[in-house]
Amino acid sequence: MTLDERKKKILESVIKDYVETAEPVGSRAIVKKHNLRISAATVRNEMADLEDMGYLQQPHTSAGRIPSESGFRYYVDCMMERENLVDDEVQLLQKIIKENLQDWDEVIQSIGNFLAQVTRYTSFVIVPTVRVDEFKYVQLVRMGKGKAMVILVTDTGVLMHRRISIPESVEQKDLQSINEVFNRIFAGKKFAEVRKTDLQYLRDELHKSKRIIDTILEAIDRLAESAGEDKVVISGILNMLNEPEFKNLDKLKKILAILEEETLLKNLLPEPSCDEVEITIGRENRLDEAKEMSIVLAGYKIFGEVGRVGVIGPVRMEYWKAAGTVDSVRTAIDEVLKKHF
Amino acid sequence: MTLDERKKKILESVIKDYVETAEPVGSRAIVKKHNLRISAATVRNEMADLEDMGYLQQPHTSAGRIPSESGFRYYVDCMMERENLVDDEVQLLQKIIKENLQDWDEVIQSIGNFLAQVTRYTSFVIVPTVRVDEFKYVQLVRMGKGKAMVILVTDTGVLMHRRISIPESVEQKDLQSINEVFNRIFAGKKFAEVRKTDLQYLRDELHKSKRIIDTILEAIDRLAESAGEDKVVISGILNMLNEPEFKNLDKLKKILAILEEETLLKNLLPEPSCDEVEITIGRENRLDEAKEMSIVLAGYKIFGEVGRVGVIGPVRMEYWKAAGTVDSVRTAIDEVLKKHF
DNA sequence: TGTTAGCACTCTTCCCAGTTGAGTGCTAAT
DNA sequence: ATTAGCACTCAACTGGGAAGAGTGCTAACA
Repeated sequence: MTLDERKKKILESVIKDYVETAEPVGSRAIVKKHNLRISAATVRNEMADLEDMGYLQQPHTSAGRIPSESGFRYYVDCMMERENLVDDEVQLLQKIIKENLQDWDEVIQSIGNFLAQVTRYTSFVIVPTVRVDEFKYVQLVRMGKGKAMVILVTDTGVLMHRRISIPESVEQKDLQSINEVFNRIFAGKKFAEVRKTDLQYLRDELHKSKRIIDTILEAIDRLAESAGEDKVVISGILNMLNEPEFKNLDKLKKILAILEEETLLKNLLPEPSCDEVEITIGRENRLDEAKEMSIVLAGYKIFGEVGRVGVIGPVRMEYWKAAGTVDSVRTAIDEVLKKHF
Repeated sequence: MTLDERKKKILESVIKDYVETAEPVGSRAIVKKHNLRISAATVRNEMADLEDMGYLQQPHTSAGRIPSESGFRYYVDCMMERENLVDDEVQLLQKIIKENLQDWDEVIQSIGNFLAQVTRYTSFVIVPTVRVDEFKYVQLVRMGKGKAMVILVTDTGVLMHRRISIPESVEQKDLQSINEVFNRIFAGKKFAEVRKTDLQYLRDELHKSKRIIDTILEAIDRLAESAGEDKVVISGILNMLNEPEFKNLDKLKKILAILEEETLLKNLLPEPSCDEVEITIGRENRLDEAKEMSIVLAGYKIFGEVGRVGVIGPVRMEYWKAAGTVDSVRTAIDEVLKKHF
């Protein structure tokens, strides 16, 4: 269904005004503010049409109109122009990323903060745990009597560690020799292969008790498994409170529940594509708890997995700004990844 | 100032009822509920006395009484009996800790969750970064052309890493030899000493370019410095929303602002003692934003530093339960630390 | 035929006054 | 010292206008 220019103009006006004020928009207000060359009565007729089409709705007879979710959807799909970051913002983003480059966690955190700050919504960045696929390096470090640490580095540069108990008699140099053998045998192998490797051979070569080798292998195994948890960073929860729709505590609770429970959030988010910004409006969301909020989401590639970044806010959202910002941020993340990994 | 038994009983009744209902407590209600053998009129007289002493206050003339902050303070200091964890809860706590033992971060997170769940307030656990003092082990791992990772292990078992750039010609075996020299020279030394060590000697021994050694040393330096950030884990923010005092969005904002900004929270918390539970009530708090909330806090020792654990909630708090729980949790943390480090 | 002015109508919001009810403080009796 | 009784206070609720924003409809107009 396509709208004529005037209807579009009116729909846009209603959306812009409503997003700004959170109040129903009247015909007079539209004519005045956007100084259209038509009368309020004409606007009223057009608005009645738009209401019939489902793009606008009236909270009650004597109120102005507000955009329906389909209205927002139409606007987003057919009319919206993304509002990209202004120069200052781009520079700020670059600066933030540069300052934290040495630590990936910091980069993520600061990008999240940036996104929340610029959009004034709540931002999230989800970093998939890069599948622990290939063994790069293992290091055993003795940490005092009877304790040691297994440090594992994967080819993707992920660092993992786990404490283990070892017989008290074992010294660092014993560990070092086990270490060397492990690295020789396993370097570059897939983890799956490590698990299948013939351990007898290993034990023979090391002349060590089954016990300690098993402990180490178990630790490695666990580390490889445990890598399943994605990292979720959320910023700007406070911004939610500024939205009048969340004056209602029940709504607020639902949202905070989602934000507090990482799995809920991950379930809620749609699969992102890696070159389009995905917008989900109100009832389009899977979760009942999220039927009153919208999500603007982009995906980014990281070591073959897909990461997600975006903002979450009320249906009455500045989609144009949010989409532009999320897109810019995604690009920035892509660049960091490309340059540094 | 000490109160006679009857006044104490009445103060306690007001506190218990008020904490439960969040409503002012009337004289009749007290007599009924706690079936005292005195009349409502007597209670009224006593309550008037308690008000003169500053322990109770009236929202308005025709309302019941609510405890003032001094009232809570008196109760906490002179009358309160801590309500410790019941068996089920203790077992749950033990189980939670055991399940996550291999990963200190997980332990902290789950202890925080437990604390929030049991008290129904918002919990925090602050883990001071153990001062990076002594060098335990360093490992250089080549991560593809021109890139490497410096992995540092301190004697306290903290693992840190940082990416560096290296000349493309450098291979893993070159790194390995640098590695060995570094470990030989530095093992067991304080970081401060590492910085002062005569580098010329190092370069001579390694026959390597100044460049790569400097890069590595710089990385180590940065790691040693950067360790200054405490880890803060907050759970159960959602619980705040159930407290009627935070229906008021402005109050809620103030609190969330504190909880969202780690430095704010750290400034707010008083220095904990390591064997007493510290209770801060309302206006006793340093920060203006926190004048309407109370904090129950305990300290624990970790590698010579002091960590903090506790809950934060409305002034109308179940101090007895909170103090008991926080204390138990502190003990549990102490035990984990003692047993495993 | 599309547009517009005019007007009656609707519905929320705000304000005001009156009512209710919980709870007090005081007084006088026990 | 304690208590019953009672007048008093004040928040919270209730209902009835009045105000105001905005609509839909009709009739006139270009």
